[in-house]
Amino acid sequence: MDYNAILELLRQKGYRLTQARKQVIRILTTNTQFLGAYDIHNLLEKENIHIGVTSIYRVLDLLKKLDLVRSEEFGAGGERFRLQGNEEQHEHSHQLICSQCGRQEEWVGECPITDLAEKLEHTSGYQIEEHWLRFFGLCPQCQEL
Amino acid sequence: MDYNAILELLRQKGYRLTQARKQVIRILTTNTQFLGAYDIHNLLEKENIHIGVTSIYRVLDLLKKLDLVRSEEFGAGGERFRLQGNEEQHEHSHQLICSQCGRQEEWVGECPITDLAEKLEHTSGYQIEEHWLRFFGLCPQCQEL
DNA sequence: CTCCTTATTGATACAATGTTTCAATAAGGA
DNA sequence: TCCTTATTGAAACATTGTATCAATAAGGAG
Ligand SMILES: [Mn+2]
Ligand SMILES: [Mn+2]
Ligand SMILES: [Zn+2]
Ligand SMILES: [Zn+2]
Repeated sequence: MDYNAILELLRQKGYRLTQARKQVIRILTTNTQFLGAYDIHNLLEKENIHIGVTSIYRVLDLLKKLDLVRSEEFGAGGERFRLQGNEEQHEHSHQLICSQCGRQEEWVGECPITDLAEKLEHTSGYQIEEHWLRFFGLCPQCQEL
Repeated sequence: MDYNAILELLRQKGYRLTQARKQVIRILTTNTQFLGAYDIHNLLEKENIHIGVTSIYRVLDLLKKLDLVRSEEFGAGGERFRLQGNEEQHEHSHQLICSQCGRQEEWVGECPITDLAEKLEHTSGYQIEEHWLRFFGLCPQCQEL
């Protein structure tokens, strides 16, 4: 879903097409990485566009409610947001994170736990929607030090 | 490893057995859940024991460096710490988190991805130390609403 | 195009977690 | 008991996030 489609959807739902909404959506459509609210704020400030942090949070909350963005929260630094459809390959994350230098790689590959998720649904009673799989360890560079 | 064993280990390594260290270690030995630095601070304040937050962080960093505590960081609220040996079954986390109400359950069971981790070590070059596996979905209660 | 209503904004104040600095303190060996 | 210095903790600050409320601007009505 691109910039104009999202604006149109908001308009249809009766939301006003304000500067705050348009600018935050623009940033999200042009960045495929996860961004924190303050990251978005900083990017806008660099363009000399001033949108209050409070409003940025409100736009992100709205987009989340409408299922247009998904958020992740791991490590320090708070919640980070990414537009639905901007994930590289998988909806869920398979990550490789260096415990020394913090380098992060999105590990792309066959999801190895689809079966497990299904099994767990039966034993736990949870209706499972997604999962995260994250590996932590020393990246090749950090092993040499 | 219990309270006295940890103190003895610190003493052997040349660390002074200070009030801050003894009190934080005491709290960690008597609580098997993950605790944040401020949680520990609050528990101590309730007992009218005043240890600066800075010192609590320093004790936790030290214990982490010595591999006596392990920390987790997910959801809001920052890093949380737990004594090694206080995990119910597994060293690493397998969690079930309700995307509606936030309920979290530590899912205990055979780790299904030990093989995968080993395979990934070869293909990625990372020296993998641990992993997280987290499932998100609706808990039984939230499904009824 | 202008006016009006009100949804939306953003400044401000506040909260929670975390780090840096540095003078004061206390641990523990002499 | 004294001395050295490892350790502490108050204070100032940084980052992420939320509550409040007066001011503003979006967009429909006329
Ligand atoms: Mn950030
Ligand atoms: Mn807490
Ligand atoms: Zn690394
Ligand atoms: Zn639930």
